[in-house]
Amino acid sequence: MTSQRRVVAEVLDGEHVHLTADEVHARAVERLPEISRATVYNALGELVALGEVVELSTDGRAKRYDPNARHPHHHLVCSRCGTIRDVPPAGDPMAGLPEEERFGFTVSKVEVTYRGLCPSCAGRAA
Amino acid sequence: MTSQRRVVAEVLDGEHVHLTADEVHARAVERLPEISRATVYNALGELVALGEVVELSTDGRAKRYDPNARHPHHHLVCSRCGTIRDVPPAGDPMAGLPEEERFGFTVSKVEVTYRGLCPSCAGRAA
DNA sequence: TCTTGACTTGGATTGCGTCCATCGTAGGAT
DNA sequence: ATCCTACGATGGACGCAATCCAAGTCAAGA
Ligand SMILES: [Mn+2]
Ligand SMILES: [Mn+2]
Ligand SMILES: [Zn+2]
Ligand SMILES: [Zn+2]
Repeated sequence: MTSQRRVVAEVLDGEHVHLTADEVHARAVERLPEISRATVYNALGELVALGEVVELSTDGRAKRYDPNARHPHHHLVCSRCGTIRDVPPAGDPMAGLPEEERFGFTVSKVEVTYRGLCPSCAGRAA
Repeated sequence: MTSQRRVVAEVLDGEHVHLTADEVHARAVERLPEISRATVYNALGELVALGEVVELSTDGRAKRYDPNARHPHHHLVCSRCGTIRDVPPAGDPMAGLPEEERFGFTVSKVEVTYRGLCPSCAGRAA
């Protein structure tokens, strides 16, 4: 556990949002000015492997890192600006996939993504 | 409607799979050798705008294009090799998101993605 | 003190997608 | 039939996110 990794973990712990790697880097730099982007990517990858952070690829843009990994939840994503909100899960989402429909896959998780426009994006002209 | 756009549409119609833009281009080149990648991207974008094809960003890699847009369905994705299988929807997935939980968003669609390992990837060493 | 190995760094590189200047061509006007 | 015009195609340049890599730094142990 180096100071760099600690800072990355702290940035995510403090913020209950869905940051991109570059946003995490920007916040990390405030505490440790010389930390590199490569190190942020390494630290994030390790946190994801440990299951402490969830990696989200909601669109074709930058992945987002979600520190709220202990409480399973879904996401509401704005198709225009990319804003993400957490949504509490309703029922067991795995229930929709009976054994016969799994094609032999070993299913480990389910992601439910609701897409639409956030209030401020819906307000503007289409 | 140019010959290029027709070829892209035909490639997707014929294949009931989930191709990347480059895979669509490779198949299109077999029928129209000089078609460019830019044109394939343009044609795919138009088909997506028309609602005839669904664009999927299941991981951080290339987007995949799904011609099965008329029948809403979910996806089973192999975390290792990226293989995608269609899964029939069970019930109305929008039911899990009551009005009070929408944060003012205008929700237009829901994606359910089951992640795991396909049979051949599960067979190999971890 | 010296050695070793793990970690960091910054720049190069890759993958995917978009942008843009230019070109070709189908269709309408003359 | 010839000319104009506008739309779409082309291919290469470009941009962004992420990874790779060679070199540098550092701490712990012999
Ligand atoms: Mn979240
Ligand atoms: Mn599908
Ligand atoms: Zn928005
Ligand atoms: Zn697989």
